[in-house]
Amino acid sequence: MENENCILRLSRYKNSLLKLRHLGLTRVFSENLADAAGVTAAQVRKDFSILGIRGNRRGGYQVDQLIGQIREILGKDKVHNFVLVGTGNLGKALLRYPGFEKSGIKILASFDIDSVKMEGQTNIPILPLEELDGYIQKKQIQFGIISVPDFAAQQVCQIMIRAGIKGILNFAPIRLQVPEDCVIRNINLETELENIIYFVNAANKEGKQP
Amino acid sequence: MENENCILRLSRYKNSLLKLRHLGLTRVFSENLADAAGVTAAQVRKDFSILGIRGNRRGGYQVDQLIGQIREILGKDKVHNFVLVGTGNLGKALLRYPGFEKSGIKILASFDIDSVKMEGQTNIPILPLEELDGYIQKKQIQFGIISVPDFAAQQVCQIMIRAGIKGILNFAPIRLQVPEDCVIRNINLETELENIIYFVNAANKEGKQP
DNA sequence: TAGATTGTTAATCGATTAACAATC
DNA sequence: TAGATTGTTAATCGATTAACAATC
Repeated sequence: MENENCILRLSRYKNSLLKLRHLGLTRVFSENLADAAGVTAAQVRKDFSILGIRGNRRGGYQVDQLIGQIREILGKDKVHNFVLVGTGNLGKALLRYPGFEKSGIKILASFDIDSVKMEGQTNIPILPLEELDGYIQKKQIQFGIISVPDFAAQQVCQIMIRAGIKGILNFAPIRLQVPEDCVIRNINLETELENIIYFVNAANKEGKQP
Repeated sequence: MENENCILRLSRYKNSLLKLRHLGLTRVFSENLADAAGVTAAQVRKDFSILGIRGNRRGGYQVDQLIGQIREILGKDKVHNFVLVGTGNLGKALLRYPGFEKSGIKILASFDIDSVKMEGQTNIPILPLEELDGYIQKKQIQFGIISVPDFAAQQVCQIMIRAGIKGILNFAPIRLQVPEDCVIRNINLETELENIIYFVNAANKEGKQP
């Protein structure tokens, strides 16, 4: 019943609610929250309905309580352990990204073929790729981030899957083959930029010949 | 008529076609391409129909020609100039990302409040934020990347818009306010990870109580 | 020509929006 | 109670898929 968009919106509701709480609000109506999150009020109520979140028929929703419920649904009441493979430019940036730790996302270790690429820059160890499989199994890790070059991504993915990873965030610009019990999300920077470029160019052309 | 998903798929078709060409194919049918890109054959034909790409009713599509047409639609026959604002971990990684240059995406300059953050590491200059507005206007740049912390993002966005930027890739975890003639795409790492975590946890629960 | 594949129209599916009865 | 807002059902909208006539 819950679709992907619904859960993506849930993250947005959470962020908007944190902002509204910071502004001093203790209650919101679906209308307020919708405005803050940039969706319709019907969408908010529908999403909450799907997820079993309910408010008060005249009082709307208590901000604190609502944040708590959403956090629980998103699993933010627990810390989730990750491995990261590929400590190039992007991988390094992710290792140093301060937003993860406070958000319950903990990268326990990173891996690279060239494990001496960067030492001591963070307190997250960089281990040789051969240890990836054993590490995941030993620590029972379920989540992985792939930031290796495209030609290496599928192989890394296979190691992860075999070792028990169930969710992968993939930055390599290829479509990874995964069994259906593995959740995957792709971030393809080039595709994102191509999309922006297309629509800006399209608008340019439209403007010129109305 | 062309919707966002259609254009995102177009990038995928392009990538798949490059792979197929590398494998030695000179022609494809909608069926082949669909398989390679992970969509249905009807989807491929529909997308091509929308975009005015046409093949041969028995011979399918010529790979080279098709790649050429898609590249042109995506504007990949030209170089597009960008500015990047925010040279923290992520910004630095993007500046060093080798994939952009070969893909017609050229970051001309980067900006930061602290412009001495990193010198000489790439050949892309890092300039003080005060020069952003003038630089964009002087060079007539249409595209920007925002990789500053959330509290600074809206302000940077406003400078970009005022100076003439029409397309923005935003990594800051907030919803930027932009006029409707400005194209924006957001990449929110935390949201992506939350999504993965949610669906893996959901699958875990399902498995335990069938 | 006969057969295969496109290009397009119609059918289906799913997600969003609107409407309104339930109820605080 | 009267009024306002939720929660849910029905209507709408748009995107994907299926089907098939056109045609190479």
